[in-house]
Amino acid sequence: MKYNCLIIDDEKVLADSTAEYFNLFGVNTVAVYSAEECKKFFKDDTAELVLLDINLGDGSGFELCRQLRATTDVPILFISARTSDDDKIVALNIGGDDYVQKPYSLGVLLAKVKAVLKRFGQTEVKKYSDGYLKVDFDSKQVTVKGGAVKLTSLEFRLLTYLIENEGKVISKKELFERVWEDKFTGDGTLNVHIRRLREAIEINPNEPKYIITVWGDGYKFTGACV
Amino acid sequence: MKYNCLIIDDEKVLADSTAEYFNLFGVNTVAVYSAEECKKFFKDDTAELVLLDINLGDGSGFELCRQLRATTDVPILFISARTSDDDKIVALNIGGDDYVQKPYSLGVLLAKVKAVLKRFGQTEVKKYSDGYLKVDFDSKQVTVKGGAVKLTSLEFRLLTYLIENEGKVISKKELFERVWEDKFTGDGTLNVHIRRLREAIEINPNEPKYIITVWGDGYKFTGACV
DNA sequence: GCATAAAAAATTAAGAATTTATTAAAGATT
DNA sequence: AATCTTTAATAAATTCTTAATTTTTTATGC
Repeated sequence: MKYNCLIIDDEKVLADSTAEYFNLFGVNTVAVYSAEECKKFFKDDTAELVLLDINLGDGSGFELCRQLRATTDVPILFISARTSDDDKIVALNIGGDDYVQKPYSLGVLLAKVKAVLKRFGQTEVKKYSDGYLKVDFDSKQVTVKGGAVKLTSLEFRLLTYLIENEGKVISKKELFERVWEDKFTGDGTLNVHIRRLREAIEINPNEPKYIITVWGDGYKFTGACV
Repeated sequence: MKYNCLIIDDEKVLADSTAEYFNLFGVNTVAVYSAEECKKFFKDDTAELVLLDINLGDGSGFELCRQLRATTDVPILFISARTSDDDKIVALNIGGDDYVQKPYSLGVLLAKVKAVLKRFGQTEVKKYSDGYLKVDFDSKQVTVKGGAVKLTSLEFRLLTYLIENEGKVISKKELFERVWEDKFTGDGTLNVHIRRLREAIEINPNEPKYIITVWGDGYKFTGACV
């Protein structure tokens, strides 16, 4: 399921009341209380915006942000009671989009969240589609010639990353960083997954038109091939 | 001209020093001191990001924001000494993207500005192009007279390095350092690759116009040869 | 200037090396 | 138990380098 907003804060009461307030005003929000829960959340669900506390019970919000950034481009707003300028600068440098000081006004925070949603909601591409292949990134559904195709979650992430960078050559290194989240498992693994993806979506897997091998460099997705 | 950032603030000293600070750190910035000047600015120039003070000598920043929003989608960050939550909410509701409290820390503001630029900054497409030869460095695609040309990854790296140093003579030593990453494999190897590149991209490989031999020194790429 | 020698670069084809594809099966996860 | 991911071994394809030869350029002496 796709939420508007995910809040990650180990202060449960605050997180819950903020979520409740947001939901009341039409921003579909869910709150979790640890980095662990956050990662679990992103396994099946997505959010258009993340509110992230820097101090988490099970780790630093900075570290979590870095990990999220490996796989998603979702806007991340840091929340923290820390007042140091250094913290703010670090937060923005590692990929955070904004920094909100605790204690915050619910009204101001909501306005800010809505502003971000307004801007990012529209630009976000949620689907790939041509006459032959359709990929819905929200529902994670892939269709070939109108028929549903079943992809594993890894295959779907791989395809998603390639489509997001349509036309651009992506190195194996980058794929391992972004799709496997730095867990390098050997080139053979990648070969196998590329093969399966091709079997799933290509008209003729032996003559791929979508997922092109760029010898010595990597792979690239070439869209609108039909 | 396209600037990274436009600052509108009637406190001239603050606006100027902020602009100076930004320019120092690579954010190409210009400061103006009134709504009038701002409108004049947008007649000929553009900016990727606007920092807008709410209190302007000749009018409200809110009003200016509304007017700007009529014609442009540029991210607008409000700056103000006002602390009221209502102001912040209004600012965000009328199309502002963020609200920065005065007095601000230059370091934090710069980090925030850079974060916004990173996200919204037009991602420039890296390409070489003249009437005859086109090279797209993202898709690693090379076109000659409109027809796709196939280069190996080493050939492409070699061509890229030469084009990056267009007009400059590159020694063989440098080529081995940069393209072969210090793995010296003998001058013959380089000869062969230059030959193949020429066969791929030159109108007449025996009379190269792009990849010029500089006797005793190396090679150079001469662009716009058509 | 011109012939000649020496050095640098170009050409060519072949095989060595590297990269990717394919398949099946073992290992993990849910 | 069923599904997904990784490993491993082999095959296939592509690319890179080598080396032998030829051509071009520069330098030298007459």
